[in-house]
Amino acid sequence: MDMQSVADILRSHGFKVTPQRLAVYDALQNTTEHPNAEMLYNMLLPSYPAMSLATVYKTMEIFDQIGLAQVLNIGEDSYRYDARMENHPHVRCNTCGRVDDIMEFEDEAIMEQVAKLSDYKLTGRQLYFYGECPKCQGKKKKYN
Amino acid sequence: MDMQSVADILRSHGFKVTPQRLAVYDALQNTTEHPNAEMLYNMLLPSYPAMSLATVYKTMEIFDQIGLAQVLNIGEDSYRYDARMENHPHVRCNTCGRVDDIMEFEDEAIMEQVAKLSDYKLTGRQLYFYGECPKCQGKKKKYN
DNA sequence: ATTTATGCAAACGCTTTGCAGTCAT
DNA sequence: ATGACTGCAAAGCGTTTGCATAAAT
Repeated sequence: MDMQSVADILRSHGFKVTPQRLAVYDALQNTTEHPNAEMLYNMLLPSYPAMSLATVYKTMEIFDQIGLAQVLNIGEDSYRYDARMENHPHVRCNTCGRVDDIMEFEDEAIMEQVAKLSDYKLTGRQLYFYGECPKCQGKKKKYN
Repeated sequence: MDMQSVADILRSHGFKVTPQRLAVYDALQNTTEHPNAEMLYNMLLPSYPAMSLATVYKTMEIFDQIGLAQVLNIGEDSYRYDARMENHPHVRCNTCGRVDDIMEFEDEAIMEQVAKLSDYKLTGRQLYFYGECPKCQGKKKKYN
């Protein structure tokens, strides 16, 4: 079965289904900007004026735990979240700070190579790349 | 010229050469455990009883800035530091928490692939792998 | 003699926690 | 009815900052 709703997944893990949790998931899934807790909070405030930052954090911890979201550590001072669960690399623009997914990347060969070099039994990875995004490259030519 | 000492490098960037800075660099270079600030502080305390955590942080910021060390964000609650400046991946053991270098890894092909997929002009990367180290794999067989 | 660094303690910023009231089941 | 969740405020914790003293140039 693959067509489980967020509500089903929450329930099947013994968590209750609340409007806040559904809203957080909805917000996260409908953005590509890899928001941190505060960005999520601000996105939700208009429709949930009573929303609290603590609830966002608690919700994201659950989502991480039950596989509804992953946590990114891109070297900023706060965590970012991503609802795309296929493991994939991320690129961060050093100029504007945006973070993009790299979805088509094939990393089996890398995992094998690293497993061999390290003798670890690997279970996961986080690949972060840094540089300048297309938009900021353009700006540089015009204004710098 | 390639045989610059830490003292030379500090001076050439306008920083003063102090016993604390030399000691921090020495400690960092003579360990493979990728210490965080507190670990460094504790390593130095015996020989520098007056050492302060703030000095470790300030020193590491300078080292990062002038290329004497790099900062790692492995998904823990604190930063770790590495004096090996060639860019290389890291593996963290989920069981014992140790962090190892992967030195022989060739990542040019990956950088090219990611640059092509993302349209970013890449300047850096951080590759983190997670799993179980050889030692902990052994333990598991014996005790679990 | 100047200028920068150290070390302490206080401040910071993100995240977590405690708890009374509220909601999902 | 019960147990879990929310939201507020307070606490936590790694890191940074301010400042007086000390050390490097």
